[in-house]
Amino acid sequence: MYKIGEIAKQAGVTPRTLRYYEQLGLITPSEVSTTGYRYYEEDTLAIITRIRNLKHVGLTLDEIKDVIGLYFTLKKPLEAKEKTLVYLDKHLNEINVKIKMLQKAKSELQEQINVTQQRLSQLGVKGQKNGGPKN
Amino acid sequence: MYKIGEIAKQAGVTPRTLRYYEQLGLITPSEVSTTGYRYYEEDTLAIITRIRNLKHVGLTLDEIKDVIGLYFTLKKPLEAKEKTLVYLDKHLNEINVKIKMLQKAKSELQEQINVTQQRLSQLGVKGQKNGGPKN
DNA sequence: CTTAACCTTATCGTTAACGTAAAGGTTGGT
DNA sequence: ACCAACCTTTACGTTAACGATAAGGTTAAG
Repeated sequence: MYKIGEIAKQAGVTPRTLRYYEQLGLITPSEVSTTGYRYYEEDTLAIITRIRNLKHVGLTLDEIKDVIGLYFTLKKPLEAKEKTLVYLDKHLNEINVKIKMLQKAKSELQEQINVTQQRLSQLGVKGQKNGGPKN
Repeated sequence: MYKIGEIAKQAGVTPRTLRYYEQLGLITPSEVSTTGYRYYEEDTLAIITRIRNLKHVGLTLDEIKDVIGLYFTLKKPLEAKEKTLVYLDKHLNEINVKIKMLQKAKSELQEQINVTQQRLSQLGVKGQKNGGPKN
């Protein structure tokens, strides 16, 4: 059992962030003492890490709230699972779309790099030390 | 030449958004009348669309500002191009990281779907109409 | 039992990316 | 010349995701 500051540090966030996530229903302390102290078990780390990852790729905390439980809740009531399935499929599609957009952006960037490198090496051959693109 | 409302509509944003983008240096009207009216050419649409795409995959307008010109400015001064190249490479890496995170999230979601579907079909064989997962 | 280092709730502040009026000028068709 | 439908700048409001105090209680080591 970790206190909020300890697990926050390990997760690379602040206690404030964890309380905020709790307020949004993203996480719950494994135990709360009679004095109000929050205590967490180590597996909460995995959840926080996943939240950070999903955030980093552009999901809002609200969207994350909808799916975060799905990763870590294999012991849910069965009827809930079917709903879950539908949502998983939907979310999977959204992720696929984002991946495709990123890949498109990526290849276009790569194209720009290539074009620019060619122009630079053509016009700067005299002062060129290295023999062109190494990507 | 389109007025701001026309091009905004075509791009699926509001005039306010375009003025805000202009303020951040993301776009510039092709022409501004003496009375202050902004006029845009059609190719501005491509820029706005790209901004929206990049936003949708999680880039901030500030990050977008750094790269948006790179897509559409092949007539820049040469010395600027070298800086550009460095930034392009950096940004390309970031995009790669995000793609990998999304793909990881995706495969984990897919795993959850599979597990859940198996459990459902095992426990619900009696009432099952369709023959299992079709992904 | 003292004390530093933690924790609590409560509240106000901040940045990003616009939305939403307010008050007025412009355009373009009749 | 008129008016609806646009445009302008200015400025305050809003949501998201926390940060930063403030004022006070708790823990655990010595």
